[in-house]
Amino acid sequence: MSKPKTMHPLRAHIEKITPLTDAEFDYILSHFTSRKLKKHQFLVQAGMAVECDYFVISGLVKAYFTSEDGKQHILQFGMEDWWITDFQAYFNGTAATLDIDCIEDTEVLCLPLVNREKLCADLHKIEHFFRKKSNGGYVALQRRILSLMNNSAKERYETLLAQYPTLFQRVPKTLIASYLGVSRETLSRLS
Amino acid sequence: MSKPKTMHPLRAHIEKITPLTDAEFDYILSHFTSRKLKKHQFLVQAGMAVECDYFVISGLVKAYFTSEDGKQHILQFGMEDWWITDFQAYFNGTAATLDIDCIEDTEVLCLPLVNREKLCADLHKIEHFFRKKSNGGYVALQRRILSLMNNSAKERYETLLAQYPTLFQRVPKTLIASYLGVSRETLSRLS
DNA sequence: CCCTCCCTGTGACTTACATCACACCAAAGT
DNA sequence: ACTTTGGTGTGATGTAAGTCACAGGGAGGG
Repeated sequence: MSKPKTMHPLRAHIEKITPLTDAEFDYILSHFTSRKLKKHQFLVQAGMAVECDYFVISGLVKAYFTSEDGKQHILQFGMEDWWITDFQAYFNGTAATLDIDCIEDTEVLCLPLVNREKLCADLHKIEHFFRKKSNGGYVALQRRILSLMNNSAKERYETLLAQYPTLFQRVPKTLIASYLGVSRETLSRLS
Repeated sequence: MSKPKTMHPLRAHIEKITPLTDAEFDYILSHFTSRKLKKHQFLVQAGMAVECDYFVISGLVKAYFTSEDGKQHILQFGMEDWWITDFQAYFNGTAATLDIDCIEDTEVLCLPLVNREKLCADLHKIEHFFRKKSNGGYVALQRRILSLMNNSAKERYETLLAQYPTLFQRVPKTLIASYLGVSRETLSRLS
């Protein structure tokens, strides 16, 4: 049990769902490239092609949609161990509708779609892994929809606070508001 | 090309993503059971175990959450060719938080979780199929979240109308309202 | 050290939508 | 034929949250 301590974060992440041999993990990892970004750098820009799905090794990013009147709606934060991209654009090969940029200096592993599909075709385990991940994500989004329909701004805020307490030490409240779907000012008036 | 005309709806559905041999499809189908329900019958009831994921052959159902104050929020409609269940409860083996009942007389194919996992383990193609389905669902939910955050009741109504015109001939406006996350009265006042 | 930028709070006003209440009508049940 | 039920429209009123405007207080850069 000395290995888990130094285990690659991606490997630890995948092995939460399915065990891997060293050879398998090396093979998997060979399909990724690494990239380091500074705060404020963009990972994805609206209107452009989406190269990869990104696995966050360290740092923090936000994925958001900007409406015609310039308001930003955060669809997802991405921190350590999270996957993030403009999935619609990524899966369909269409232009991005989201921006994704770094809230902190960030390191990611990049997985182009062709590599993802190749991995899934070659390694049943990996297809299994991504299916499980996707199922979990689907359920999480359903709960968020119910929360948007059913709960007040205050309730949503408190739920988020309870669920991701660490997030609040890392991002300004303005961004929390934008994630919850309320204005900065109303969020400030809650509590 | 005489076959597609009489093709089993489930087979046609799966083959939109991956081709199957006759033997494979027979094997797959053997993991499902069929069930017919009358209008108003329940497929899933809050508080109870969720037996299956349901593939709708014909008819129309709704999956909804009932809040403490008795308001119903429709998370999903299920019509021909759609999969529906309380996914959170189904995947995790927990008690249902949703109700699912029939808006019309409905026929479904039932897939228990163990059978689903067995199929995925035995047939790489099927795991691929479910991964693709789940990815698509994830993207659709992301778009719905953005729509809830960004668009007014009227805009959401019009988008839905454009996207699923047939739905409006089959379900009362009260239910549309409940899906859109607005009150019956406000929906009536739009347009 | 000052200056700018970013984050946050707060007051005043507006608005979209919910809620409550009522009425009408068509379909189904007895 | 009458009653019940479910779906829908509409007025009056309430309220949560948006918008606009301003101010104070760090944090970081030149």
